[in-house]
Amino acid sequence: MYLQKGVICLLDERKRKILAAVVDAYIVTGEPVGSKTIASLPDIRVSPATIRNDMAVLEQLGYLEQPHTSAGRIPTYSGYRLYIDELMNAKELSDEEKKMLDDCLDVDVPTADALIESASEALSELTHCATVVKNISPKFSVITKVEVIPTGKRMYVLLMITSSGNIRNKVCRLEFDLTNEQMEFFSRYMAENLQGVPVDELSEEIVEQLVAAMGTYMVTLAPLLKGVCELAEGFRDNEIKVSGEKNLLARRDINSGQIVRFLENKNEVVKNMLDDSFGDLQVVFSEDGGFVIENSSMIVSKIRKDGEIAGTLGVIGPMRLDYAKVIPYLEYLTGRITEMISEEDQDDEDK
Amino acid sequence: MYLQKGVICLLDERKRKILAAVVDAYIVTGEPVGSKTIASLPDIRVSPATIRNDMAVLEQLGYLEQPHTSAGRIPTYSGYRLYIDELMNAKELSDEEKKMLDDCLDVDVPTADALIESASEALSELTHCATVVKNISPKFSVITKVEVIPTGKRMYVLLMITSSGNIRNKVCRLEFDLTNEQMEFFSRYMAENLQGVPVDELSEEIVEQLVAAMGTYMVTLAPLLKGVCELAEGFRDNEIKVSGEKNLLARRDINSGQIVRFLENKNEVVKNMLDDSFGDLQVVFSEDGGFVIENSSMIVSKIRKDGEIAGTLGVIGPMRLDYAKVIPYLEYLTGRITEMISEEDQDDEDK
DNA sequence: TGTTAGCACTCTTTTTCTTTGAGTGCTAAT
DNA sequence: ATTAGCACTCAAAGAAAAAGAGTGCTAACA
Repeated sequence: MYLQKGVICLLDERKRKILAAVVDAYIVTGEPVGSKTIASLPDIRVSPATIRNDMAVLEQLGYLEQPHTSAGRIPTYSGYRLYIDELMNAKELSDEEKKMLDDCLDVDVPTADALIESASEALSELTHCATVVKNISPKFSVITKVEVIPTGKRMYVLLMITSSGNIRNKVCRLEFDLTNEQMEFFSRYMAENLQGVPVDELSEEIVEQLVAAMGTYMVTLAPLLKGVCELAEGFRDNEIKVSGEKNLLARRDINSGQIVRFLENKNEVVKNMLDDSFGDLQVVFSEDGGFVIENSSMIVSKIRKDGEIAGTLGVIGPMRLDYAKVIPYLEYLTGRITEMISEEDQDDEDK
Repeated sequence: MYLQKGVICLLDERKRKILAAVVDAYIVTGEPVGSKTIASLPDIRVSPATIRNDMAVLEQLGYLEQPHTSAGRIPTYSGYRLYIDELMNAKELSDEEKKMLDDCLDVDVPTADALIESASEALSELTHCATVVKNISPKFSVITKVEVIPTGKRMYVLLMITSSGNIRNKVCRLEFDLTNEQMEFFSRYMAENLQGVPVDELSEEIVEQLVAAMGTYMVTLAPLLKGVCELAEGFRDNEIKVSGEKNLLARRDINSGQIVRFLENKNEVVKNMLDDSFGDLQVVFSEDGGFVIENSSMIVSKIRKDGEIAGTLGVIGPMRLDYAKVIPYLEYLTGRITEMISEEDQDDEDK
């Protein structure tokens, strides 16, 4: 700001090294980091005094802060940002690690959703964090089949299957038993009118139109159509899943009251965060707004298929998350999933 | 013990009143209760000194204890037991309360499972505790239908429906596409061999026998049968559900670390507790063994249909739970559910 | 000019000591 | 049998003191 020269000197190699070291240490210990600790690191060859000077500068620039005068420094919001964007050295995954992660993706039916789900569970185990999953956007998820199956007196199971391999069912209780003919009509009618419709677009209005156009079958079959509508809603609502929340509870640096509040309306909260507009991997801090849990961060990575976003996988953890480990994990997993779901297509084309 | 006369005098009316008052007060405040507090209650007409004497006796008998010399008394394990069994005056439900609880049971398809589930959610809201549900025992849950539905290249959805109205599905990926004839055979074969079989009994052995007896269809259809087997397993494993755990987290008197451990293996832990052998309503304390969360209690109530246990509904909360309120709630709900699911049968028979 | 040793200073954390107060148990009186 | 009175106990709250970690600044040094 003050002098052009300054601007360059601020980011000099040593200061970057020191900032990185502070963040590294803080991530491990959770305690404010002092000059002495940094000075004792092998690849820092200056005295604590020098480091103190540099840290003072880093503080002025807003990368570090002191909880109180006589404490060490902790990274600020922008400190973390700089660390993640430029300073941290993301560990290369070893072959064993890759193998372990591959094993996590070994599910019998490798649909995008199943893979993402499986990766999510593995991630929350490995990182001791919560994970968040946004399955394929309902925009891209298309109804492939609607079935009705009798299952008792006046009881019917409605079944909806989507292009993303998702299945949902619902029990309907009707006023009368359906004749075979009615059931056949229903199946045909559904196939003709709903096949290929994105679950997103199946509004109540559309259903009402369909009911109106059913003619004689209207009275008997309307309740079923209502059920279909509810099924589609279910697909929309259940878009986002958070798992491994218990890992957050175990942490002392995260307020458990806030976790409870977060769990109560996680969908609302996370929805904004999983916006499609950003890059393929992004790190969001609670300071970025909307996020309920103080002092937490979320790393989100997208999975694509044919260029379109097929799902999103993320990790929610404390601010002082081991980014250098978690980010490569997340990148590797989403990378593999992306490969696998496009391989799958090739597979089919080969045939 | 020492003198016969003692044994009678120990349970004299006043002492019972005092014990009840101590437990009542402790349940509300969570603080040790002193003689003065008790003396100030309207229907106690003796002095603090007298109460102190009585409390000393109650302590000797093991119903009360002191955290330290100069503190009030808190109930012991057996204190609670006596309170629940004999002393507490369970509140009669008002009409409004009954109506509210009835509303909670207003689901569109009143199967036993759906009702219990719904009651469970309502209960955890109303009591601010966790609730536990054991759905109908797989022993009584019988396979009514197995369907296979094609849903893409070599992809099939298996659907299993049980007598308790439960539905579960699974995607199977086969090596080859099935012919219509194969699918029809499968449906018929399932209907002939599995209809009426309790999900409990569908072991791998049985499936292997079925596969062996399939003749020419063996190779193609074996993977589907394996899927059927897994579905049945799913019914067995998912027997117990705990919900509203977050309510426990909010409580300061329950260790959150223990909650986490409890959630990790809730099924194991709760399974023992929901033993069918006891009476229809039982209260279990963590001291009774097996239960991980210290200082907690669980109230369990059974729902029957035709004399058989059709499900179990319970509340998990702190030791100092408001039993006088929660027990009537639980009893009313399970009572209503029991009525509703037998009504339903009558309904069907009327027709 | 950049680096460093030295030192006074600040502010949290820990420890120790003191005070307070709720509640008891016992004794003697009713 | 009940109760008032009183000495006693012990946790919890508060105050004061000591310890310790880390800083910023100054002055010396290469």
